[in-house]
Amino acid sequence: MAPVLRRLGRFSRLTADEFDQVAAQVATRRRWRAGTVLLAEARATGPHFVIAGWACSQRVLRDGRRQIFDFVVPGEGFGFEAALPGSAGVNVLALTSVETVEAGALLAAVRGGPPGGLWRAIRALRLEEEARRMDHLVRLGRLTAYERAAHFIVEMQRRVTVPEARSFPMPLTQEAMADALGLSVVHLNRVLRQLRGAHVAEIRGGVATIHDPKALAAAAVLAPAAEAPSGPA
Amino acid sequence: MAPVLRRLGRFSRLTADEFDQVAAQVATRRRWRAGTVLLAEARATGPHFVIAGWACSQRVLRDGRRQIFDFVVPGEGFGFEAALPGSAGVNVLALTSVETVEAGALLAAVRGGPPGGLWRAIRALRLEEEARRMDHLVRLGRLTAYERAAHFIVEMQRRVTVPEARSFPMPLTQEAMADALGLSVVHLNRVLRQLRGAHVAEIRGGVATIHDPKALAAAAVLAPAAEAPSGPA
DNA sequence: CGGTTATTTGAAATACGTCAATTCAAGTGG
DNA sequence: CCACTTGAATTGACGTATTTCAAATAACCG
Repeated sequence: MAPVLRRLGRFSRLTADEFDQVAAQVATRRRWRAGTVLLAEARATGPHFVIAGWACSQRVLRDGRRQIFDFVVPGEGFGFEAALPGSAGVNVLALTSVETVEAGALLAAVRGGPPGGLWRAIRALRLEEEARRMDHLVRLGRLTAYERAAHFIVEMQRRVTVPEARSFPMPLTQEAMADALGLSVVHLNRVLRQLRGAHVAEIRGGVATIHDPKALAAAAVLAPAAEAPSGPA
Repeated sequence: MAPVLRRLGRFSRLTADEFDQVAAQVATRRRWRAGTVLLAEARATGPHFVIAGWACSQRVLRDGRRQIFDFVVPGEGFGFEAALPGSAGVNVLALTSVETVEAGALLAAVRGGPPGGLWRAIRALRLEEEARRMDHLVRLGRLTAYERAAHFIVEMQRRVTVPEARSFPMPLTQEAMADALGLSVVHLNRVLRQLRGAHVAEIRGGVATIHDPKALAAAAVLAPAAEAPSGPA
């Protein structure tokens, strides 16, 4: 449960009770193999946290084209907004082998009780997801391929590492990244080579490494979606 | 208030009380001229319904590039999710002269009371917006310019007309459409000419006309975001 | 080790963007 | 009613980013 507690702890300090409450969910741990559809219209799995492995939410068109909406990294969850995945052809797919725990009990507890630290943390997690989606729209609509790749790496650094580390796991195939960034695999590959050649950043063997943070940030154009502001509800 | 009542009425039948409650908001009517920023970090206008004119939510980059996230047509609203516009550089801009009424009182009433017809309608409006955003991501990431334009026209038909009409108002400049669809104005113009030349659809003098619904739907690839499914909360 | 899947590279096609100019539409003031 | 202006739509020519096709490694896995 460590990844979940770390991720939630970014937004809000949890009380000891809340901490235990989250940790207790480890009893619902489940393992899925890569390629499994975790959530779809037919398969109405409830809300889950991912504690190991990577997943994505996506839509596949009839002709095979695919758009990845977002990735789910350890500590993050899916299926929180009752309406979205499942409907509108959106589904959640395990990209690596994945371990999850159920989040339904926590969500219910948080909804019933008074707004506490856990409430704020879960809310912030969802707001961050929303903000990320806005970034994603700008990325797809207005950034060049090079800028998209740079921005993507910066975004992932913020999500996966805390505090920010130069090197972090990135177990995605180039095909998955390309389908997220709206590019062809071939072109993404070339763009990654450019980033590598310029000693800005590289992705190799499931690990991303940032060599030149300043240059990378400059290429990313946008500041990546930060933690959502903690304004009133 | 007619546009708002029509739009809400698509999702759920309102009681006479609810109907009056919505209609009463006409007292808060306000007029804005084209180009006004209705919502931003600095200007914290509350939630509003638009009863006349068109607006958009957007983000402008330092170098002038712009991405439009969504349009707001009469009957729809903005500023509902307390967190988003305002933060993350998102703002809401009046594209034509616009008339609004306040939605804060309605939202508060709906939140306090039991889930009624109005509650469902407002919720559905927001879910539809979410679903539309997913479509938008696919459009930007995976559709060609021709497909994007076709899909956009179909989407607007569903939003603006009820029941579906062949002809409907579309007071957007090609620049605004291009900034929504992630295209240059020049290229959008050419694509619209293609659609016109093929007798599929055309946009002229602030009015969109669909000549060949079947061909247009085929070109759109995606079925446009329908009313969100009315599943449980 | 053999078989499969992912990455990488080259060459050619194409979709889309930029630049620059022209036309068109809609005022506005004389 | 007619210049004159202004902003939007349209078009041509050209450059470039990105895709597609095809093939060759390279990494992974049982």
